[in-house]
Amino acid sequence: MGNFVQHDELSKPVYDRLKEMIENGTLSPGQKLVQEKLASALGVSRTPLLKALQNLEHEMLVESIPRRGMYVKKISLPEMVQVYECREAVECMAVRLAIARATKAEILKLKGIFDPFAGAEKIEVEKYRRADEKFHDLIIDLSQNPVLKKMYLLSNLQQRVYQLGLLRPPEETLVEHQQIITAIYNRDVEAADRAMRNHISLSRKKLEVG
Amino acid sequence: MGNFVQHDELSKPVYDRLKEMIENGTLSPGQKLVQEKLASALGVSRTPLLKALQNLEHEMLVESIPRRGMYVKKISLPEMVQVYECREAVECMAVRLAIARATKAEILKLKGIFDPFAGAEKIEVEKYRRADEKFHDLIIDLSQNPVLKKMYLLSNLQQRVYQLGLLRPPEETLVEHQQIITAIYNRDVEAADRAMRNHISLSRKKLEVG
DNA sequence: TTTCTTTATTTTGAATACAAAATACAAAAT
DNA sequence: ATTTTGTATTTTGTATTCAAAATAAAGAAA
Repeated sequence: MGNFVQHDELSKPVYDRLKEMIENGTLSPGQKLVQEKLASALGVSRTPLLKALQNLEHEMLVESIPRRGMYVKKISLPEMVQVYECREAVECMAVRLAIARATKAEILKLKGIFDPFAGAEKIEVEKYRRADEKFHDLIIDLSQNPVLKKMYLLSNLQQRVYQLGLLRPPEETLVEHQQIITAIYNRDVEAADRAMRNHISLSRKKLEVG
Repeated sequence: MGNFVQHDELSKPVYDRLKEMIENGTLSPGQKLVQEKLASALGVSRTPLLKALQNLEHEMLVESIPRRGMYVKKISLPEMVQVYECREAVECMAVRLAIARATKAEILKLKGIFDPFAGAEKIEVEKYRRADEKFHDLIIDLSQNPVLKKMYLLSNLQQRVYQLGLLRPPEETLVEHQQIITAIYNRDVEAADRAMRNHISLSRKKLEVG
């Protein structure tokens, strides 16, 4: 009971597939998405494809120009800066809530994410990038706020920056991550907010200057 | 050139119409939205209706259960609290950005919104409610961040609370509004953040206790 | 050649059609 | 009376069809 499969909808796998194709560059930014062609390529009709595309449009991964067509979103630098400003809003609130709601065990799990890099003299960039992603995702989860998580999805665009590698070297961000974790561990809301804001805004500023 | 109408799409007016019907209670929370019936009632086919409904689903005004149907979202108290937590995230960031980007004239316009209530001994609640809405909307606009504005839309749900009248009396919130405006006027980011956070969290706490 | 019209083709947005699943209903069994 | 089972109806999700708009192509005028 209460245990039923959610997704007997064709648009679901189509959505997943498209999202992956956008994220790995199979569909490149600015590219027009001709519905009939895409649909037959994916082996479905335009109806479920359109639903998937509309979902992606809401996540700002796809852009629609009425009567003209749908395109893979091409993100400009100013837009990416805007996304970082939103991340700051969402993730600073997330740490606040996480402090109020996370158990000690959960906080230790958060800390554990960066343990492999603690004393390491050489950090594998790709491995660190995944840890970074996991860290930010977990904080959102610990906030236990589904609406906030939905907003966080909008900054999914952000993953596209990761494609170009990390914005800043692990040596630089690792200490910032640890500052955030320490503040959460001490249940110090203001310190955590400051640390998170500092962390994200430094990345944003890096973006802004080039 | 560059001057073309965006929305020759039937789903646009249908969306507007549905949103209004939800907000004014013509469609009531929990009510099932039978597509064929709604479509014929609005004089369109299911195709544009479905697109409109999907947009509303993304704004959390409508809920979809696959293979079962779509329903007007019924908001629980915990969810409304979550929405207020999101408002705190979004609007605190918005004031920060507004301080960096708004002109003096724009800030005075913000201040002007509450002028009619400044020395008044009796405040018309409905008039004040509209001013309040305008105030928060303008701050978002002054932040000049379209992505943040999109997130703000998610807290549109919030308007539903207004239907039940104001959460707190104007006498109480008017001073808080003025504190926010003063901080913006002084370009004091931290004070503005504190004032906005205080303002929204007090409303949230009011919600939480009943 | 280059630019402007006119015509053909493609592509979108909307309506309709249809199969599969969910719901409602009625009869039979407990 | 209450539950169960089978059947009819409704409703959804997907596919298909069609008209209108946008794009591309081709020919005429500069």
